[in-house]
Amino acid sequence: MNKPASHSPSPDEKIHGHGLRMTDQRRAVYDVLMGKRDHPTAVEVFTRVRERVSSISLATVYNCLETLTDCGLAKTVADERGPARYCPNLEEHAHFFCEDCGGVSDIPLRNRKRPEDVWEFPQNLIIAHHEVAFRGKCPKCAADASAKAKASKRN
Amino acid sequence: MNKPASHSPSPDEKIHGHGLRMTDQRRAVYDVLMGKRDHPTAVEVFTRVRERVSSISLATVYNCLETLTDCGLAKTVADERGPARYCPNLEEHAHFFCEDCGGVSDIPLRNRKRPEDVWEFPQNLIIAHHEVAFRGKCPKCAADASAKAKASKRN
DNA sequence: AACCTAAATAAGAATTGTTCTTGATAAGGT
DNA sequence: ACCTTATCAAGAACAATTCTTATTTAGGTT
Repeated sequence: MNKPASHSPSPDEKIHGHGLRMTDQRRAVYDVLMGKRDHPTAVEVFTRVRERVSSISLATVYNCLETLTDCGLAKTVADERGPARYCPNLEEHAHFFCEDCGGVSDIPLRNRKRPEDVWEFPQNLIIAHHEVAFRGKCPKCAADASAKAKASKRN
Repeated sequence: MNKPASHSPSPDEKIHGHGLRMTDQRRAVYDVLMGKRDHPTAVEVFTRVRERVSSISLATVYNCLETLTDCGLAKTVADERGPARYCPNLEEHAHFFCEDCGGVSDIPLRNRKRPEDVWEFPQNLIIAHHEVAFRGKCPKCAADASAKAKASKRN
């Protein structure tokens, strides 16, 4: 037994817990997700991982991402009909998609609030999880837009 | 001027308001959405519409659905990576996806509640809209599952 | 250390859902 | 009737993802 009595499981432990191995490819994909938490697509992960594991294939990146999400090390983020994005933030949170710059950011829950408080559910319905997405302008793009509006007013 | 002074605009008016025409195909697609509000996919709409407009093509169904959503007569509902679904409920609401039977249902907001109350947004962010999806077991499938669990316990 | 077995990978084909292209058809306005 | 533009059908094209297959790798076992 080489597992300390109690601590949050490491990535390797989570993978082993599912009867799988932590390979170079899986570790590299995980490191890429953790390294830049900008919700990359599979293709973006692919190009970043290739700098470390140059022989990796896109299909393997898809496989690794699926393994990581199955093992609870990442979540997939659906962006309407665009390519899926991936996120290593395991806390409960929503996502914000900027319609101008395309950026994606995490939105945390307020203290003690639960999404279930806002909607009216039928009796006896069982909620396993939820996905919440907001769209609009991120602070930077909102500022840019209002600066531009002001400038065009001046002319 | 043949428009009454004030009433909620009819589908035809909404379409005309965008400089477009209400054609047989568009009306049939709209009627299908209104007739059975089960959030059909484009292909499901296609098969239902064909009973009325037998010559319609799938591409035209896609076009009609896009036109209707552009004109504010329907909304598209993203179901993860599966085909998009369509919904004529224009009120603000979330969606519930049953993981057992695949059914989709509308979940209304509680009185006076706002989704924005639950999450902690950065300053100066502008929210244009949001999409909220819950997943789990619908009341029927939840009942089936617990009946089955009870039965297997008895053996 | 060689061996066995199952897991993991690379490469590319296949699939799915959706959009685009093209030429024909239809509808309003003059 | 004519002109202009919107709309349509049909199928090709496309993008994202999944599947297939043969090969490689890694642990565990003798």
